[in-house]
Amino acid sequence: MAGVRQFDEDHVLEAVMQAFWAKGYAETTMAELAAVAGVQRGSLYHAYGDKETLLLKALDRYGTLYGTATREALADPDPRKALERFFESHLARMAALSNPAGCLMCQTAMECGGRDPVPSKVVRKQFQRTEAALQDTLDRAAAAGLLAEGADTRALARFFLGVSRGMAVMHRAYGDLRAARDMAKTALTLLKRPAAE
Amino acid sequence: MAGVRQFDEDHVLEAVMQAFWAKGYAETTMAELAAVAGVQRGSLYHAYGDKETLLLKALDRYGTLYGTATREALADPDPRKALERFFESHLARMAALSNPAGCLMCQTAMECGGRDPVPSKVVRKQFQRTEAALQDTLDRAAAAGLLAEGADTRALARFFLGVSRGMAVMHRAYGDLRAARDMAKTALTLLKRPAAE
DNA sequence: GTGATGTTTGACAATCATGTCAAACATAGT
DNA sequence: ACTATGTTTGACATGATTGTCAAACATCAC
Repeated sequence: MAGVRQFDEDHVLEAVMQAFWAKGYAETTMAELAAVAGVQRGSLYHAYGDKETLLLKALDRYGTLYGTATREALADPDPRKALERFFESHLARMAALSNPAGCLMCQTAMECGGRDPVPSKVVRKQFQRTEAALQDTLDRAAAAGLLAEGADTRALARFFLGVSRGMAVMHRAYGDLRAARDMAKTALTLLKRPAAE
Repeated sequence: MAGVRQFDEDHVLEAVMQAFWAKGYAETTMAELAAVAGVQRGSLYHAYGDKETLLLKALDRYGTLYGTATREALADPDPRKALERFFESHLARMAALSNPAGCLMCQTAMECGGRDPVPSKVVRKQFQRTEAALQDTLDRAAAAGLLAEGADTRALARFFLGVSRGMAVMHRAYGDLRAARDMAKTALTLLKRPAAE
């Protein structure tokens, strides 16, 4: 086949992801996306169809880049360390100066939650995957005696997920990581000290 | 003076607030605002100037309606009860079927955080006021022996605020309150049982 | 009633955004 | 080289949105 794509898709999708992340879906225009991606507007339409598809691509990329790292952190064999690394993975993403503040998933959840079911569903799926990974880790933590007797690991998984979501809001609202760090540190105090007993 | 306003400002601002809350700032048009408010578009422009001013009015109303209730809950003389009521005030707002899911402040923080400094500052101020009220309550909790020795009440205040923010994200993303309830319940386990000692 | 005052109304201008398209183009395979 | 194939490009059509304005209007004070 001839007639070959001139742009680097990875570069384009990175730029698109960053743009949506920085300004939100509605406020980002196709013209801006084309500009930051360094391609013509028509090329984006030709390659991806419409703006919403581009958001889905951006969400996909975001999930691959960051969601995967987060769930890998949770797979650490030491459950305490896994949860520490869970929060660290979020903090590292937010601390990167080249990234916009907050979290694209959270922003999309808020922006599209009451309106656009397609991206909302993608975000929900992503949240649920992380929730499941968290519950797995917490089950291991329970087995290791890090949790109170009879702890509800499902509820705790939702809690840890929700805390990470709150961290993103605080980062975006305050523009710094202090509150987010405090949240992570505090959430981890729910684990029993290993020296106990 | 003659030439008197024909519409009920309270009714209009309530409708505007709900509309921004449901769909976000960018996706809500002046035409929609006028429609739900039951007034002419021109009347909104005449009375408020522009769309952003209307958002500020909506944020103000939201803060008065809900932020105040939240901080009143925190003023409960019993610090444990105060924190329980803090979360209940959020849950009650989210449980109201006539309200959109989530939280207007959080959504505005996410949507305008990287872009529009004026509403962002309003949201930050509101967060900081609640954070201060939380710290007050937590200082009382520390005095009552509900916290671990030498607990950082500033960090804890940010934590509780952030958890409430995460609850809003989870509500908006999942469309139900289960995760939010789990988060509130779990956060409260940070307080020592009073029977201890 | 009458006049002064501020409000409502619908039309208007200007801008901007999305999505489409045909023509020009670049590349791979023969 | 030539051709088939898919891409890029800029122009275009369409519709939506913001904000403005002058004229019609309603109300209060006298």
